[in-house]
Amino acid sequence: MPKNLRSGAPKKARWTSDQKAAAKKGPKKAHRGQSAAPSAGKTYAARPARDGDRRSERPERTDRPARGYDRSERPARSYDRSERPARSYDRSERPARSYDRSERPARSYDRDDRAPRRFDRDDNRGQRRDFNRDDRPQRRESTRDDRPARRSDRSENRGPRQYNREDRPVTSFNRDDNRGPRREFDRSDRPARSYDRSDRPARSFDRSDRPARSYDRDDNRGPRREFDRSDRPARSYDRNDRPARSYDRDDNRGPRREFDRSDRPARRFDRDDRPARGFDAQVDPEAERMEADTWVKATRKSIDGPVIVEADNGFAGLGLADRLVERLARDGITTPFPIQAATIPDALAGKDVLGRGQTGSGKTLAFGLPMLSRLADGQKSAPRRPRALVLVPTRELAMQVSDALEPLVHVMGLRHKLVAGGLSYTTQINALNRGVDVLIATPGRLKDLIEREAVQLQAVEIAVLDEADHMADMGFMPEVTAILDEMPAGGQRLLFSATLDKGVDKLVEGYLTDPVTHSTDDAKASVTTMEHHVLLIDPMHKKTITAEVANRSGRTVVFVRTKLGADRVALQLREQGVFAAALHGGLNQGARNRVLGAFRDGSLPVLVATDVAARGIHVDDVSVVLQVDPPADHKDYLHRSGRTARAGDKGTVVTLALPHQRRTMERMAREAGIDAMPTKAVPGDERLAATGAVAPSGVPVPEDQVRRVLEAPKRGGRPSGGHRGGPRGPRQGGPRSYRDDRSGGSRGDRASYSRSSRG
DNA sequence: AAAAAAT
Repeated sequence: MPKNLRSGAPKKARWTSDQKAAAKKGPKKAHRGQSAAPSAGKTYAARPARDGDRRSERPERTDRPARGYDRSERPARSYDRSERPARSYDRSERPARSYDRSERPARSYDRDDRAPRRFDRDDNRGQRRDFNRDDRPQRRESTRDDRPARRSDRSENRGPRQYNREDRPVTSFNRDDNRGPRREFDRSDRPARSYDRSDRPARSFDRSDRPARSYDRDDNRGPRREFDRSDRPARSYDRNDRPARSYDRDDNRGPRREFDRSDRPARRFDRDDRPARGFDAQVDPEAERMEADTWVKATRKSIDGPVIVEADNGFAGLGLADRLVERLARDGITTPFPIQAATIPDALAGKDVLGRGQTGSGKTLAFGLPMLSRLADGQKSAPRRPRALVLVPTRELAMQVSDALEPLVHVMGLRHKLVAGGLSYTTQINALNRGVDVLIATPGRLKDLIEREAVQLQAVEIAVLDEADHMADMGFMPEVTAILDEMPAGGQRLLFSATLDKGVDKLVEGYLTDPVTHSTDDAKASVTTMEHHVLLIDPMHKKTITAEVANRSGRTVVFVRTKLGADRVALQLREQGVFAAALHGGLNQGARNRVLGAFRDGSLPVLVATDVAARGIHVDDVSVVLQVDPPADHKDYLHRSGRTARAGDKGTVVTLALPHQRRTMERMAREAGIDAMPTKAVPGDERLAATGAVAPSGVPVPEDQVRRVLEAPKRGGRPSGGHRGGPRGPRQGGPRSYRDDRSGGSRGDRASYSRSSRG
């Protein structure tokens, strides 16, 4: 039957005569269903004939021809779908639909190739209708005398109206009565899904058969970072201008670490008995070469710092996988930072490590290199079962870590995936299904994916908590412990932060075994290239001074306490002529990416952020950090100020304090280890001028500049409001990243932003 | 207060 339906048979042929007959006999199924329903105890009582039923009272009309609508000739209409043949959704019988437009003739909008339109009625419409009504039968006299008088008196002949619904059948929501059998969702009759790749053709790494790679960064990372460092003074490798190095351990390192491991239980992850993995076949030199660029630029800054170690003490001497060392060497990176030199050997040995190194000192590689080195043991992650997890507090930091590790993951023949909110679920789930060795995640989305069973952590051997003290905060702790509880006990744990303190004790007690602590610094500001000013100001000057400090030629990060504050300060700056934009968790991810991208590429000089940007985020050449609202504590002070003076650069930190905040700021400066007592300041202060600050123009930043830099690119370029006629241009598609850019939607973020900001 | 998931 499906066939004749589709082949364009006339509609009336849908029913065979057998079906008609079947439909006619017996009560409709719907009625059966109703009376059978337990709740439908009442039976359907026929409505008593109403005297007022005028139909029966009126005389038969004779002046009109009988209507040809005698319904008795047709079968009762049945809505019971079970009596009709099942509809077929089997598409296999139809020709595959083609979306390939190349198979169709080009659409023509050229009107010339159509027949001219004809306004000559005769050619296809026949005779014009005649509106002369004289030839119609006379209208009946409108005297009403020939009808019985109308009776409006209800009491006389109709009886009281019944509003008693009980005598009607109860409405049935029972599916059976008119929808037919429930659809079958039993998938057991399908072949099991196979993850066995052996039945697929061998994978080809021949790039020529792949589509050209897209380097369009717009999709979610914003424009490319500017790497022109020509404006900086040449770097000096002259060791004479530095203080002599001390090899006296006693002066700052305490007793030597104990290397006798005989008292420890054997390690769970000893892989020596497994075959070495052959990565050669999978490494694509071409791809590596192309990625080398990106990577050097992304990480060199955090690698070559002021500390130069002798060559044999470089990365090669730390015991890392050759591949990693070679990869680093190819970019001229041979010298580890102190935090890296300190933690890598222990991390490689499989120990749990607590690492504290000042901001911008290369902590990402400190945990990343040994982690990747240890994963290259011939094991392969099963689908949805990553072997390593890096947990970070913000989406931006997660992206940064993912980007920084990517080339290293690649040379090791491993796979990694970023799992964070605001990004597409499907790409993350698909990657997990293919198998991921290293998962870089924010807690919320990871927990979500665990609950959806898109990932499970039972195979995690190495877990890293970046910004560990922050992850141990009240707000994060429940999710973090829930995630750690998913992993097998005894796996390696690496906890890193610039301000690692007793806050992580609960995590250490609950999840670490015999951790080794490496502090290349105390949790105080020991970045010597950083200058601090705490300015005691009058509230009325706050706006002016903020604009003055921000109005400089270099990159400036402005920190505020709240999301609304960030929006407000950014707006006020733009009104005064300083191009600034807000970055906070209330924005959708697309906007967050665009703002940070614009700040990184230099098209946005001033970033006004909440503490979302306080930790870990690396942007080159931020020369001033301005804290319009003081930080909550000395740790936040250190992290915020750590956005400047990275990897040996110079930087200035200016903190504005209102009179009532003076004492708090004094204490905080002490705890943070900076010697900057609050001093009074007014607009025009010379300390501000020293950072390059000048009074702003007062001419608002033009709206279209703001839009050009910060607004999402228009999709397809068509005006909104739908298609207004005329041929549609080719669909532009937009950057492929739209899937990951939820900027247009009404996501929960928005709602929770307005909700939470009121409170 | 902010951050971290949105169905």
